[in-house]
Amino acid sequence: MSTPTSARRAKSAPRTARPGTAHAPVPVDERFAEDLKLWVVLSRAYAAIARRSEADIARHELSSAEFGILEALYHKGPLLLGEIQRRILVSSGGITFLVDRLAEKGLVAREACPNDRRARYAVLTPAGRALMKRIFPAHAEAIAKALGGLTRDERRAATRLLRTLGRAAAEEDTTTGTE
Amino acid sequence: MSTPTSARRAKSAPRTARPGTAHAPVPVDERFAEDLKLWVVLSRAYAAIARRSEADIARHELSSAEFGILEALYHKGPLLLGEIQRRILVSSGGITFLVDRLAEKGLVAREACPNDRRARYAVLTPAGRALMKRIFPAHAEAIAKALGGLTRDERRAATRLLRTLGRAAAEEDTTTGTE
DNA sequence: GCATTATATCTCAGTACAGAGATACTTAGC
DNA sequence: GCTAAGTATCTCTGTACTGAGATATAATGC
Repeated sequence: MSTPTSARRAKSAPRTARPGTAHAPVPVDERFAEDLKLWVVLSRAYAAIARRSEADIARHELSSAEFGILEALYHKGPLLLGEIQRRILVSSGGITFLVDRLAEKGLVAREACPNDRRARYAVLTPAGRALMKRIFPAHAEAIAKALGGLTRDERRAATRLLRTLGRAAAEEDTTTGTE
Repeated sequence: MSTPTSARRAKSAPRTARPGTAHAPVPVDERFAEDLKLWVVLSRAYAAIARRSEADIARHELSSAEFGILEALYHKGPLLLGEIQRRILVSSGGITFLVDRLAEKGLVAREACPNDRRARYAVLTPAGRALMKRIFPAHAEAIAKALGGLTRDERRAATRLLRTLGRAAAEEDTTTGTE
């Protein structure tokens, strides 16, 4: 998952002798410390919530990516494979693989697009729709509980900040030149 | 990566006829909408920054997990494999694999722990230390740039909120009973 | 000392993807 | 109609992991 380091202090004082002094640590440059800290706490918050979310989803024998597809179809209706791909951020090979597997499970079906014979819709089967109707509310509650460390106002503030942050970071990196 | 859905509206209006009305979308339950939105923007912000971070790291033929190990050793000095494992959140098999590969590249070495013959330290080799000295500042700047969508005050506010959020979510889920 | 339990690392099989290229179709220009 | 370029999906190979179990050592209680 690629979590940046240097958070969470060790629980137990090391009773183990460290290797010789040739390996002394280099302190983190003050100029970057605050920004790196934000990146660390962002990663750790994401990892902690994702872990909870995945644990909930795994109870139904689904991966997070599979659940993401089902949720998109449940809340948005039929979507082209490419639309789903952009929405849940998987590769082109990934979307084919995932829809194949959901189709094997009988939860999703492909339908031809009448206007473009290259394209395919993914649609929920009745079984897929029934599954989501059954499991989605509990999943939403699991997420709500995982976010329970913040008050309602704090959650709103966090949403605003993260939306701004994410939008800016998703922009194409045009600043490769000077500055 | 498991990004939750239902963000980012489609760029182009669909010129494609949707499949029949049997697949009508189900609106998101109002009770959960705000919390799910926070989870979506958190995931997207994380994904966007991680993407930038990985792009920077990949220039040096390193994965994010490898870089995480190097950074931990650079800033903290020698660490037991288990300490690194908890810090960067990989599995026990993963840490063995990653340290093996960094050792093959000549960046890291294992050293015996004098007090516990089960345990091993990972330490930076001179080459590993020189590499980090060379590439870490540019990496820190890449992260800082990726976070540039927020002002300094906003970044501080976000750090505080995410730290609180992450800590609460990382707690063991004790609320499986009532409530 | 000896058995029991805990801990640190390693081994190995399995999995979920990513990403490059192939295929099939559409669109635009001539 | 024909060609060229663009796009949607699929195929296939490769990779970075995860997680269960194995091995070696340590700590604890008797």
